[in-house]
Amino acid sequence: MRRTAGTALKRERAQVLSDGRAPEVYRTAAQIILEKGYDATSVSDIANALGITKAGLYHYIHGKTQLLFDIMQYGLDELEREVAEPAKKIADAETRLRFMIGMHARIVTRGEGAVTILVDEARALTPVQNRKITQRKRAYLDFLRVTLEQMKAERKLRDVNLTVAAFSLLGMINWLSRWYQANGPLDEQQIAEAIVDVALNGLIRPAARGRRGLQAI
Amino acid sequence: MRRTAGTALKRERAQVLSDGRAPEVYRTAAQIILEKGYDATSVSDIANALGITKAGLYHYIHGKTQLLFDIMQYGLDELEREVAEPAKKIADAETRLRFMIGMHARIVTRGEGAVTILVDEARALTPVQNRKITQRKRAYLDFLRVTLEQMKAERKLRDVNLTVAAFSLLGMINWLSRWYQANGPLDEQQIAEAIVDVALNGLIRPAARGRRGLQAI
DNA sequence: TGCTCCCTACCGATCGGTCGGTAGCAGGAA
DNA sequence: TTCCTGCTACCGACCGATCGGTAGGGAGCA
Repeated sequence: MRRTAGTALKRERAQVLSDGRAPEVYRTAAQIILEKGYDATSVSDIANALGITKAGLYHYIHGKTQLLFDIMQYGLDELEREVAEPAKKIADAETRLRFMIGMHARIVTRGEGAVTILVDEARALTPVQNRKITQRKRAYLDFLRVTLEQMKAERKLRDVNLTVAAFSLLGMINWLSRWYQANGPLDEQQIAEAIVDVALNGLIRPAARGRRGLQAI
Repeated sequence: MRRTAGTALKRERAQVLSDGRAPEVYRTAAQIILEKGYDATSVSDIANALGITKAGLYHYIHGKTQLLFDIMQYGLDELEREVAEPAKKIADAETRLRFMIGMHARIVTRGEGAVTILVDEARALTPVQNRKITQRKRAYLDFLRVTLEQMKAERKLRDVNLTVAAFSLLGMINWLSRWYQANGPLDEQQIAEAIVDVALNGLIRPAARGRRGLQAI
């Protein structure tokens, strides 16, 4: 099913946010896929939401999985642009970690769709696409880990397993997209701050703190 | 499409874990759906994995969404039986919280499939089914929240938002199913303990602790 | 004339689900 | 022992619906 290397080659990539209705197409698709899930979303669903037919939509996209892939790429672009890149300019590791958690959380709550989709649905991609996305996600995770390692070297961290710590952070943040509701009692800012606070300081009061193992009942 | 109230009525429910191949059917289905996702799993996929045909499988199930619903019910049964019920016998709130987090995490890592599925895929259910599942999930969340409130009353908690705290706990635990791999460097016990530790005590060393707001760069 | 944007009409494949039927076994009556 | 009945556990063949995707064309603008 390779494309026959015709006229449509020059605009293969980076078309996502250019002129015309293309941005609207991608944003609408992202929203619907986020709501209903990738498999449960038909190409016609997206076309209807845009007020055009399915064949008309195919003027803009190069297949359903390619559309999903492009949306994920856009989401990762956003994550790198708004979280990772600015974070790299922060020298102090703890400040950097606080910034990353808070900013990432805010992107999820702001939720124009793109970022949160790539959380699931990756298995719907082709193996090649899946590898690319997984690689970029891994890079982000590694960056988070490096920051934690730096803090550990500075003796600012408790004696925690860094793998569990990094994934727990991502879990808290990504889970946000499941329960956060705009117009709810908590706004973006409050939630971002609360998550940073819980992640870094935990739930228990320092005064009451004692090291206790996990005991079965 | 109601069943015509014939002979097959006495075994309508609670057939999930009775005699015959029924348990095998449900366990196999849960595993495959967990791997590939509900929509991407065809009834034939499940039948093939069982070594029977699709028509043969329909001897055991009453439809694809009913199968998903039954699996979710089983998962929630498991969660109540192994986490909520034992936890209710623990008087001390902090001990109870530690038990719940650790035990819940271990169920996810043990992962026979059922529990982890109900995390996603709920939108594939009928509205009535969805309402039932959501209600049971809510009950579990409420129980977690009550425990946190009790700890707050005992002044054992830091001044955290309880909603954010409860969902963050669930986020950390549920996210486990995405990254945990059996045969990996960490075993169930270690991960369960590490998550309890991170959740309750946070990442930062108490000595270095200072209350700092979230500052944009 | 050629390009962009979008249409109607259609394709093959796959889906969830149903149909009538059957092999094998259990048990009661003769 | 034989025969009949009834039930469980399945199968092959098929159905209507929907899916992703395509062919070919038309309207409008440059």
